[in-house]
Amino acid sequence: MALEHAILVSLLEQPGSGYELARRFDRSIGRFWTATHQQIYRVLRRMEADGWVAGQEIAQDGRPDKKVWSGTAAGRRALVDWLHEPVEPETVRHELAVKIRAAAFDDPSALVPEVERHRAEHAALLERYLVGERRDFPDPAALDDQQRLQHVVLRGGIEYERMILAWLDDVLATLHRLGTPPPTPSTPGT
Amino acid sequence: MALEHAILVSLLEQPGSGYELARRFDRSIGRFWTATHQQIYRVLRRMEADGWVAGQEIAQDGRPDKKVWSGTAAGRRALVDWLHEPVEPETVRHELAVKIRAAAFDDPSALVPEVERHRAEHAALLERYLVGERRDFPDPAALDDQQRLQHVVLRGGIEYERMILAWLDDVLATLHRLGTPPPTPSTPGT
DNA sequence: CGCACCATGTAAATAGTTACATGATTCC
DNA sequence: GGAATCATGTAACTATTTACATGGTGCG
Repeated sequence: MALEHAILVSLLEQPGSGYELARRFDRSIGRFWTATHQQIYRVLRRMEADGWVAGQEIAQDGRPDKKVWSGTAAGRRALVDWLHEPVEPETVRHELAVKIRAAAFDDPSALVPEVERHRAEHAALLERYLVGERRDFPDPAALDDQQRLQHVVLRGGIEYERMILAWLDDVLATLHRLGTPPPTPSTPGT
Repeated sequence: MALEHAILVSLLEQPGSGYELARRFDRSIGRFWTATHQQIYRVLRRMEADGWVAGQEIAQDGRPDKKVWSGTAAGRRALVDWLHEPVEPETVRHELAVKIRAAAFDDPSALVPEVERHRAEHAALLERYLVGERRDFPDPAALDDQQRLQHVVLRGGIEYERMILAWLDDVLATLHRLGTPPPTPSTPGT
């Protein structure tokens, strides 16, 4: 399981509260591992019991108290152990692809707005990645190892979004082309 | 949830037993939605209770009896209803990306064999997709609507694998480049 | 006042994985 | 004889999602 490890990476890079972690999972880390705050709080307590993280209560005025978590030495050892275990290539879950094949059992053009909506969301995400890349990695020659690794993961996200956009264009073109030449020969020449 | 719907698509395209479904989920459907046979059998019984699928016992000699499932008209209606509901763009879960960022907290070169292993698996998968494409869609101009939709989903899988391969090459190049110019200035000029 | 943001949680339900079980046939 | 394939399942566990709950601050 990688949620523990994703949290460890995030906390070792930068300590933070459960809430802050949840926001990071909505942004950078969430590119390759998602989690809601409910899950994060629960896992954080388990990790505390295992000694992987340690929390410190911070009183704030004007805002609720928060608990800032850090990765411990034991947490780092657990992360390194995990790093040496093989993981299986990800199991893909792509609901839109299920829908595209399902469209054969309905009017496929009904799917066009849905695909266009996904296209717009992916285009917006790509734009956010590119803005983040210019902000965080303006000079690729001046990065330390940690930043180079962060950058190569971000490049993966960027290339993924570019690929998806091109594919969604292919899907739209395919949907528009349906119902023409060979399919269901029900209306012959007049 | 899409497992029910993925099963419906598969059964509407071609009826089959739970076992056969599980094998399809290891192959074609599994490109974009994975499921184990345990899950499939459980969901199949729920779908039967909902009237979405109907099973027929087939006695076989030399082999165990099997139950061949088909999608019903009600199942097809449920699929079409789902088609008209919006789905959210997929939540990506990419464990290897977590590992790549985690590599900053260990010797990053230890990750090279793992990345190479993933690269080899993705290359093999791409090869299988391309073989399947030549076999199932030799003449793209002669396809009916259902096949065109299957083909565009397969093209998505192909482009995904190509993108991943290019990215893993980028990751390997990045890993090899680590520890050079700017990082951790601990050993100055002699 | 209502909404958004900060901050942390509980409870319940659903989904998914892992381990185990059974039993026949075919291939090496 | 042992392994792989066909075929179907139960049980236990773990992970994830969804809904609900609380309460303060700052903004328009």
